[in-house]
Amino acid sequence: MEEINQLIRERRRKLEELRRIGIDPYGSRWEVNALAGELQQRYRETPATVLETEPVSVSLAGRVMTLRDHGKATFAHLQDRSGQIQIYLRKDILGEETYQLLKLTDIGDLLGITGHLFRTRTGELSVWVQGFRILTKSLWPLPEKWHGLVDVETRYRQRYLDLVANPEAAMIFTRRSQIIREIRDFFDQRGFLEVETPMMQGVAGGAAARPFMTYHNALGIDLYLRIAPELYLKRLLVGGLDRVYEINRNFRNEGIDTRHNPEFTMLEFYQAYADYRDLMALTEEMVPHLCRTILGTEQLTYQGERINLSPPWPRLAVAEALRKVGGVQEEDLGDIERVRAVAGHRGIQVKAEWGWGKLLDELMAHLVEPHLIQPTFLVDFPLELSPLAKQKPDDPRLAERFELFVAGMELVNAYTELNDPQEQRRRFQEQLQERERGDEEAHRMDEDFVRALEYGMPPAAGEGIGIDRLVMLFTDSPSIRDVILFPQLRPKGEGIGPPGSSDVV
RNA sequence: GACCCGUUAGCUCAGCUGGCAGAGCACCUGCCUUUUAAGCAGGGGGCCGCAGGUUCGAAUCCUGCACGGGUCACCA
Repeated sequence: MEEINQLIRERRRKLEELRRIGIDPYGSRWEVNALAGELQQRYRETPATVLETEPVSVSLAGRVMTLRDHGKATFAHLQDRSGQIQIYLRKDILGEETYQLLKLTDIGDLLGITGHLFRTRTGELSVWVQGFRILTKSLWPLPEKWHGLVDVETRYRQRYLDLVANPEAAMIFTRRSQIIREIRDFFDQRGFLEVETPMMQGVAGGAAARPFMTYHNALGIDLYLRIAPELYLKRLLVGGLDRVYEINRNFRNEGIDTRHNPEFTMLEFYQAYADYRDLMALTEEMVPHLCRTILGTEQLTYQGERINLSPPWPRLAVAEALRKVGGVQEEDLGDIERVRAVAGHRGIQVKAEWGWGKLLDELMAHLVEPHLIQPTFLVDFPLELSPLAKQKPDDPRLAERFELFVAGMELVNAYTELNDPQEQRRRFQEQLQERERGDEEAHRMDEDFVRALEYGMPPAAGEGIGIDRLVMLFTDSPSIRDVILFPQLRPKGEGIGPPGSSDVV
């Protein structure tokens, strides 16, 4: 890249100057014994006089975020993973030669410093620098200090800049990590075993979705990136691992919007000898627990809506929800033609080949789900939409299944697992017919899975939780792209931006 | 896929009904030993997303394309 602007040229000049005087502009280790944010915390109340009489020596490293040259003294702010602290550098302390290095220092450079804490005249906790070294020279100017990085596209494509310039962005990903750690803890304490099952599968099963395809050279076979881990986790139930969970990526070859990224993180867990009611209770316990741990309360605000996660949460049967929330007459729900007519009246487009269950689902999506702001369990879904779920004993058209909605978002999908191999085979065959009728998302037959069921899978219930959406909720993020470090974008420019994270060929 | 909005300096943004490309931050030079959106004086920096068209003249109007955002559709 030869066509560089003056800002880059200037920084390269400084870099060469550093080399010329024998300083490696890409240095090595620095002994760090303090963090900016932790110092701010610990010495928040400590008065200046105490810092004088009992000096605190520190050595830290971080990125220069501001630089104020006052001639024979200079102020700067150093940012590390914990936050920022001001540093104060004086010519009479550092000596002529070292102080001159500041001329070769820019905002964005990484510095290692040693010194002791003091308070400035205005009371800001700062480091009185006794020595410093340029650890890494930065060749590009950082985004502006006041507004930060605003451009959404740049924030996604160059997330590192977002993380450096926008503390809120760093906070979101810190919180994401906390949430996942807390979930692991929750399940570990309840005797669940964390497992990892294949992400490359010969049959992409466990959900209704179109997969990404890939190819294994040595085996000479097509493989699919998984759309769900479900069928493998249930094989583990057969194997006697009665409580398992997995937190990892699923891949679905679908459109991208504020709630969908082609790869997304899912928690799935399975508990033997439980049914979907047990999982509602567990979910009702876990989500408020997470909220308390992360936010310190069971209330949160999402995009201006106050949401109260305190249990218990209402449980609405699908038919009941369509009646109460959707305003649909009960007598219109039982018959496929009348359901179709209702959709027509409400301006909802439907396809001729859709069955009763799919039509109900579509009505739910339009008339009910967007209105479920406070946590609500929708229960008893049409069986035809749930080919892996157990039938409801008292209503053969329904499955023992629930979904949790919060802020109009589907957060959770769970059901009592079907463990009758013959019935499972019959359901798969139905799905195959759907496929033949053109439904590319219908489930595929998985003989190996049916065989596993034939050995005997304990009665069980399983659940999937969309981690990205959960993080959206807990960080008040309007788009799933705000909680995924490198969301999928169209490639742009000549090699600028992150490499495609899902390598679809 | 349809519609709406956006794309101007490294960043954040102005730029009216077409008339020499602007500001703040950042950068460079000088001054400044407790500043903090430091200050003062001076200076440099542009493929106005890309390609066409209209016009004496286009950042500005028109068309197409690219990328991003949003709504809808598709999609659990």
